[in-house]
Amino acid sequence: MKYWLMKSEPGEFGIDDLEKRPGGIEHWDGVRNYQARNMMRDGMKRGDPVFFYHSNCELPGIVGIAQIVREAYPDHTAFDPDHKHYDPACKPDQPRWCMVDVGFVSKLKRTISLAELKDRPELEGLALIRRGNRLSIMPVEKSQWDFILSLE
DNA sequence: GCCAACGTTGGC
DNA sequence: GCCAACGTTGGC
Repeated sequence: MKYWLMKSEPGEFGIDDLEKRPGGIEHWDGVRNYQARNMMRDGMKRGDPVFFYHSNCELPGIVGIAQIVREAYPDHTAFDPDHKHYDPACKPDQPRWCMVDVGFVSKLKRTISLAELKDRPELEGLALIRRGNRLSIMPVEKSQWDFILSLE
């Protein structure tokens, strides 16, 4: 089992939005970065736990837990010219982008802020706080996962 | 709103 | 294959 962190802007789609979806499940479309795609496609397995991270907001940080409920399949929004995530170079017979379905698990009692994560020597290797990291999907070590949860 | 840090694109 | 220009991410 692998552990993950996925970023989302709460103004677009936050942890509360996920919780309100039917069954607490939503597809995670719009990933347009190859590194992130590869992790989604090759790494994510059903049942993998995910930290839900709020970015680009008042208090960036980890706000909840989700899990992978469906493994990678083609991201259809790439084919839709009217969609925000449309990729004109992408044809349905050769899907370039994929998505997974994530399911709501729980909200943390409080936001574990980015500042707090940066402050912890135990999390030195965490991809999230490596300089210049802009990946929307990244792996989390089990030891890091456990430590972060212990901060709650 | 600013800006650093990337990733992508396209001319050559 | 190089690299400048451009677009995006995301903290602050």
